[in-house]
Amino acid sequence: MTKQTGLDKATQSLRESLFSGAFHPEERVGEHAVAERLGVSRTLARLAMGALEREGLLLRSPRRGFTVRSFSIDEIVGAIEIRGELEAIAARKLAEAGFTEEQDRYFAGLLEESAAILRAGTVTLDNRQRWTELNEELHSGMIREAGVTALREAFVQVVRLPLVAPRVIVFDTGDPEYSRPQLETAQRDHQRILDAIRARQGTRAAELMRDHSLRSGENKKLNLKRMQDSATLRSLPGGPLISLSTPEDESCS
Amino acid sequence: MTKQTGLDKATQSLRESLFSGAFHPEERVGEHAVAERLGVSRTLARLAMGALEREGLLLRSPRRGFTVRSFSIDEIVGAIEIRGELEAIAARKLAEAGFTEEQDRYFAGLLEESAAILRAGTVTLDNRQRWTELNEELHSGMIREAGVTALREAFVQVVRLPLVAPRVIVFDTGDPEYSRPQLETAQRDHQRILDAIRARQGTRAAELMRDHSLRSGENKKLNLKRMQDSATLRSLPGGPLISLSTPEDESCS
DNA sequence: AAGATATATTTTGCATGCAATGTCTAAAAC
DNA sequence: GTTTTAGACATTGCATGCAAAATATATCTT
Repeated sequence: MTKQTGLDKATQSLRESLFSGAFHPEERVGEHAVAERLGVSRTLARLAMGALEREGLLLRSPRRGFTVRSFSIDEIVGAIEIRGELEAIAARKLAEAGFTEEQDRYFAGLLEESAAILRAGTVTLDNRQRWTELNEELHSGMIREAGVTALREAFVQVVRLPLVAPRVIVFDTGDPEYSRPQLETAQRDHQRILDAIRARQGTRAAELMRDHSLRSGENKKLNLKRMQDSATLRSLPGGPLISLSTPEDESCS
Repeated sequence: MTKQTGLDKATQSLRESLFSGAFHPEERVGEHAVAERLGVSRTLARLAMGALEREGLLLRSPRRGFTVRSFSIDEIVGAIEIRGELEAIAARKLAEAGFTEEQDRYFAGLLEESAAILRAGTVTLDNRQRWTELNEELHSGMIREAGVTALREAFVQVVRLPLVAPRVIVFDTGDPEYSRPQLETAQRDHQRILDAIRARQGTRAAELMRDHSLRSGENKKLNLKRMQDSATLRSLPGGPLISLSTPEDESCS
């Protein structure tokens, strides 16, 4: 556990503020306002803002401060697509290199636990929560285990955008059991991808991964479109923009 | 032209210092040293260091300052590969969407000018310089025109690593005419890629792009390995690490 | 003499303050 | 009534300074 400095906490705090929609998109966000909100000095606020600028959450105009960046649904869908492509690359590399025993056990373990959840009977909120965590583990685990630094870095860059992380799954309805088909499809996808990797079929693994991501991206897109007018996602005057909102708000992350 | 603030200049300046090897890899680099070297206050130095941390050029240990990150040849080769993959994605997207007239003219213009250089007779240093600029334009132009924000962002993230940018081409020798075959191969590749895009052959365009990048990556790798012991790339005690060095040093950027 | 502890020095982390630039407001000119 | 311009106000950009943490140095104990 690496020690946290004040900046890290401030940055995290500001990020959450942005995701939760505390500032409106396109709105100018001043050091003073941020400092006050976070209860820190302007310097720290400025540092945090600089960090979030580099994350792509804030836009900076020199001498004119920062504005919060807004994302169109297309941008988010595009980002999800790119995430899928990156994961496809990871799958191919893993297939080409072949699993180590440790990797094989690791991924098998993830898959087994998530399968167990679906076998266990009714899908509860907690179950589903755990399932999405395992999903996140699997996806980012493949990126990590591919062993290419640049791939990891590109991935975290893309995944920083709101709603893009694999942990964020937009489900149809409140009743968890209704999401069973969605989960079972994903589960099958995962199984096939791992099988392809084990069979050292790089291209096939990549294709499967791409398809898998594309499909879950389409899911998100549909649900997002449906939710665009709802209270959680504020639509903006003058465009198909949505404000940032925290994953917890509009999904079962 | 967006106005430059002091931070931008400081960051740029520090980046160049790092690339030119002013600080040794793994070395702790203190605010004071940086501030003095850049001739700015410690605050500004700290801000610049924060920016370069986000770029992946510096590593930060909380409460213990920054160290300069070093890159292994494998990391750089890996990054070049990922860059190629991203460009392949761009090619596919462009093929799927089809060129607009403007895009068609733009890319045709780039290709024509670089072809003209090769037709013109002897390859001079200036010629080659111009050619690499056009190469950069073509590669990053495809990323840009693909119209996917996340793709652009992933690209700039990857391309920030030393030696990874398409502008950096490692040539065999000092005599520019000797690099003609390398350039002509690349030129043919570019032509084929654009043709595939025009023919709306997405998968083919992507394959060609990948191959093209892979090949030029291999080129870089060979030349890098050869140069690893030379004065421009300092090898490090204890590993196959190379220090950062400015593109201008070891290539004809 | 080697290790441990205490002290001194360096370095980071952060807040405050001031000058420069940008933005807003209001009055004046047309 | 619209546009221009001058001044007040707010905000950013950056340097300095101080407290806390970390590192180096010296002293003490065994």
